[in-house]
Amino acid sequence: MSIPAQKPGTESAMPHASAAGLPAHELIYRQLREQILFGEIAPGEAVTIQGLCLRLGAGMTPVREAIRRLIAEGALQFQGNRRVTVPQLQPSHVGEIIYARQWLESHLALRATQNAQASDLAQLALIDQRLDQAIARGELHAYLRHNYLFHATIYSLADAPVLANMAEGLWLRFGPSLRVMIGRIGTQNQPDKHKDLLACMRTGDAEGAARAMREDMLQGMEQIRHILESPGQRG
Amino acid sequence: MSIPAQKPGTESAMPHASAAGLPAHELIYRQLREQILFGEIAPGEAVTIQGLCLRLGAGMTPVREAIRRLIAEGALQFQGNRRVTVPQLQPSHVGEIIYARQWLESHLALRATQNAQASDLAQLALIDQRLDQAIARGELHAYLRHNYLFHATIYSLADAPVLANMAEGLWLRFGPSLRVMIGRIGTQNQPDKHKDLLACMRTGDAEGAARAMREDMLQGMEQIRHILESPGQRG
DNA sequence: CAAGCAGACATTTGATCATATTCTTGGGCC
DNA sequence: GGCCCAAGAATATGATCAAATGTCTGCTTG
Repeated sequence: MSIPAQKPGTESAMPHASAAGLPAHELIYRQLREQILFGEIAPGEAVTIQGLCLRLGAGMTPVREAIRRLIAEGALQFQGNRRVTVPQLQPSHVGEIIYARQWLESHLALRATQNAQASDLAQLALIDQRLDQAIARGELHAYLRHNYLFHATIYSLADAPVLANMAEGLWLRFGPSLRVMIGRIGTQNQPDKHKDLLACMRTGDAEGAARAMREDMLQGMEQIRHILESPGQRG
Repeated sequence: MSIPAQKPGTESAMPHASAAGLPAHELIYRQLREQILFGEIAPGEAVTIQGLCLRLGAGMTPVREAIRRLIAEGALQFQGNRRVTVPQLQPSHVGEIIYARQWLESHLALRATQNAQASDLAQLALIDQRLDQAIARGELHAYLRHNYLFHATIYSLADAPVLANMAEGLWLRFGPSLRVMIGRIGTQNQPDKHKDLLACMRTGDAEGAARAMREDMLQGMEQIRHILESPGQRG
């Protein structure tokens, strides 16, 4: 009865195929969300309805719905006069996001530790391994994707849908700028606390996991803050 | 402020003219949001697109957009198939909301205290006074509205748009159940900490304001939790 | 005579609606 | 009891209207 696993393979460009059995507005929403989250649409760039209709080969209604949804989530910004853009992360917002993620991420990591099974830990370790590969090879897109996937997996383990939803919403706000940042200073200079986090999760040290997650988050966000406050940004 | 009085009388004469210069989807969104927030649409109740089109005298497209937006904010729930309902607050979600509001509300109150001018404090006192009137008279709707307004005013004073947005999103989740609760135990039994909070804000005691806000929130939310866990009827 | 500004025009884009199509569901029939 | 069919509701399309932006021209001024 629920949605069956959709595995069409090529999720990027699909003219007008409801290939997955999912409604068009849902597919468009996911495509747009990914493109924003991983910085394929640069911060500051305008998003036009008709442009998306052409690019995705879809009708206006599903595109409009996807855009409204993303505006509600903060991934897009309603620019007053009917204009919609990918928002530029304000330096002042970074402080708010750091404050919120401090509580959210650490708590989610704590709960995830309490719930995690061995298979979940293996899954996380696998993602982290691929993340390390992406870092070593300097693959920007793979880095962003696996880094997000690592956190998102922990959210889902935490069994806290409301908090997880809030955390995912925050990713949509700083994700685009993350790409700008990593693109500037490189994947190599991205130390993370994932190994510490996984070690704590394996031993069931929930408090330690929360602490590691908090430090991991802080490292990344402080870099974003620093980049944003330095002169000259461009998406 | 005003009651969402839907006045379908003259809009058919003016095909594309929005009553207030705002787009129709925005107006519909606000109306629906209010009705959900203050429990005029009961939790568990189904929301149909065509029903809303008839009730609001609007076309399908703006109604669809408003619904998508509210789903994204958690105010409505996509029921797997094409059904949309007002979600019933799960007891397990209450814990998450309490956790989130604990740090959101207290921090917002702290920042609001730092930013508040004398006129802002007068405004808050006025709202609180009207709230007391509503309590004394047992006016349910006015109570809910002014209680929300009190908190929302503090959010806007905090000058923290991201955190304020998160806090408003949480209201959409527990607001409907708040109505059920107050409707059951009455407005009289609703002690709040607004007086303490205002006193702290007047003296610039930001930490005290944060504490008072936290206690105010906890009182209300624990009542909700208690009601939801008791053998409840009717969402 | 050149440069700058103002106003109107044209183009692009958003907002809305009416309608066709698809899917879910509930009831009737075998 | 299971299957088929019809009704109703959601999804999606394209057309149409309205608004805003950008441009171009012509006038004024230094």
